[in-house]
Amino acid sequence: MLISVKRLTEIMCATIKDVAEEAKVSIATVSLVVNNHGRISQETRKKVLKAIKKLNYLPSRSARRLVSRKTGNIGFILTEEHFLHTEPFYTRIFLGTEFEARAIDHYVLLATISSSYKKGDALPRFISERNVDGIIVAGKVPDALTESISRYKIPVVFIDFSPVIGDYPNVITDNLKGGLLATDHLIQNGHKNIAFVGGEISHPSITERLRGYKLALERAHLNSDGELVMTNDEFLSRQNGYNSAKKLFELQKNITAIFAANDATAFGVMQYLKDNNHKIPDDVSVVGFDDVEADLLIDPPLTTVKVPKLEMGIEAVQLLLTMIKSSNGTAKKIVIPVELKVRGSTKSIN
Amino acid sequence: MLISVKRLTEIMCATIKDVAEEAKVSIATVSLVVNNHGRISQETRKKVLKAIKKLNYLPSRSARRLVSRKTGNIGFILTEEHFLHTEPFYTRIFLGTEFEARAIDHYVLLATISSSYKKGDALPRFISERNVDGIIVAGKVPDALTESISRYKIPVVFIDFSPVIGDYPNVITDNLKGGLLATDHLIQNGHKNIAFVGGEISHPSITERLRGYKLALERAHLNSDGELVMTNDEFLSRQNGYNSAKKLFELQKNITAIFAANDATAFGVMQYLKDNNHKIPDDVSVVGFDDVEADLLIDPPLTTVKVPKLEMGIEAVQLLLTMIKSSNGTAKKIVIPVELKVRGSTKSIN
DNA sequence: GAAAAATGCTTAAACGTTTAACTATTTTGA
DNA sequence: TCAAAATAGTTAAACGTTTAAGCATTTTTC
Repeated sequence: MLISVKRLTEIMCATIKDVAEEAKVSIATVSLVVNNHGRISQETRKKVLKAIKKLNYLPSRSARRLVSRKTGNIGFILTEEHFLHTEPFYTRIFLGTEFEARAIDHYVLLATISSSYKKGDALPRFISERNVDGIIVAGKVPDALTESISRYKIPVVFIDFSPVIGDYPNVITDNLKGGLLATDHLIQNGHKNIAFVGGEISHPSITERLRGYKLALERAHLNSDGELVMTNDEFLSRQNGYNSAKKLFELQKNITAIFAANDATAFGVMQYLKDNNHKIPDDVSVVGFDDVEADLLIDPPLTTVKVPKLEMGIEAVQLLLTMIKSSNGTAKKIVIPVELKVRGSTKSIN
Repeated sequence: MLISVKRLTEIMCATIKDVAEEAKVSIATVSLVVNNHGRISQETRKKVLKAIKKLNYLPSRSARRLVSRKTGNIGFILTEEHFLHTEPFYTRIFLGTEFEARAIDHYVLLATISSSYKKGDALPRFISERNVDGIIVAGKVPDALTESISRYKIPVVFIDFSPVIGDYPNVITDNLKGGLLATDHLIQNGHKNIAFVGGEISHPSITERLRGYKLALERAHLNSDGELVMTNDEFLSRQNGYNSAKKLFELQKNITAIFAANDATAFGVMQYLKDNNHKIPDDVSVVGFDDVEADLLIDPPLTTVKVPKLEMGIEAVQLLLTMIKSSNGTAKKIVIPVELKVRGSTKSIN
């Protein structure tokens, strides 16, 4: 009589069948133990767990997916520009999603798309191949992308962005509050001529930050008619901040404080100020937004509105998971609170 | 008589069975057509392809993987520090792997590990769960990680790093050549007191760059005994470059050119020079290494050694794939050529 | 003390592919 | 002319799980 014995080398993985044999139970029992389903006696459970440990068993993802019709993957979409962005903003958000995905035993598939995505362009493969259970879109993306994605009936959560058309679940920062905090801080420090500098003005987040700025000025009965507002719709970059500051100072000389729409812009503004012999914060105070921690050699350290980036990623994954589970279409929105980090770039002039 | 008809909604995916029914062939035939195997007549092939198109069929990855015992995934490991790094160096390499992986119909799973990984720490999940067919490790990682990974018999390719112990396949830049190019450029421009500034000196790539620097000096019969070499083993950062430049200039006043071990370091050096009223390139020329294209507002633009980052990622994936296919253990090494990009930060003093 | 309910485990089908082995037909070769 | 070879397709097992349904036991209920 010939018995075929499967030799388990270190390279091969033990299967549920091996565990069942080892524990002398059926494979169904093993499955029930592994998934904490069904009614299994303490005794049997122990036997099975022991066998699992002995054989170093791990369930096969492929097999699980095949039967559960879930992939266990989450797609993360980012424009290439944002991914390669100098300041680690979206990369930190990604790290947050990675972190939370691990906790719920999922994988995050990262895909970048062109910032100039237009109708008909190829979507990330994981969508057409249905290799994800849900999608996270971080940062501003073209409407065409949103439209293309929504044709596939896959749950989507947006982070730090909300498409203008349609109603989607998203996780955003409290931009209005941030704008208020930043501007109030400057007002409380005696500043009266406070400028706003920013790009991507069509981005809802930036609009909100500007709204916070204006609201704070109004409340303080300061001039808020916008003559100190220097905006455009270009990418929020250092270069952009530099150029905007230049324009601003060529028009207005008596500015004592600047609220920049984000840190990158603020760094550009600071560079302009340094190059033109305005001392920070003695001559001009600068406030940013985002709080991108990095080796940027910024002097003085920037007062800014801290955005909890990791947390945003975590929240997005949690939100997405409930959507995947319930296939609930209600567009829940999560607003993450912000806080002001006062550092060396602002100063009281009272 | 009751016929159960599977209704294909837009949400459900057509399976190979649906295609087979539509084309009135067996599912094996469909599989053979899809995979270009076997002997199938033109006629049948056409029928099948038509049905595939009509039903918008895409093979299920889960099912494929289950039977092929391959995951179709590639793991990409990076230290958290490198991932969040200001200059988009490793992120660009990642993009290269993503690009090539797409071409060979694979997915890249990104995982970050702590820079202080030590024996016993958890490896990225995709390893223990065997959710990848091969692994790419980018940048310098602790030896403990290399050791832990190699216990799993999974193909590994290193990018921009080569573990000291063991013999692994890798893709590296021609660092020696780069060091030579950079230093020769300065020598040809009449510089005699050329300093080398860099961190991570235990990193083989940096050692090679330094070797290139020394070799070039020797060839030109210039002093190469190392008194103008300022190195440490800390992370290559702006801050590091700034501090090193400071130390250097406190000791030596007549330096006219600096070769920095990478661009980040060079930016730090430039910042120090600016802060201390050394004009670039009039007083001091600066050369970097890497060529990280980004919105960094660097003035003047940095002369540097260009490293083809995307290409490195591409090469690594190709190398990894041949290893996966052949399970060939020979540690192939690929050296990517570099070129000097002359920009505004260097000047002839002849 | 018998019917009903609870407990503990097993059987077997299903998920969607790939592929070795097989069958049936047509073509080739001497 | 007929065996051998080539061609074109099919059958069925296998991959490793999950889970509904089923089947013995044992316990509860009245």
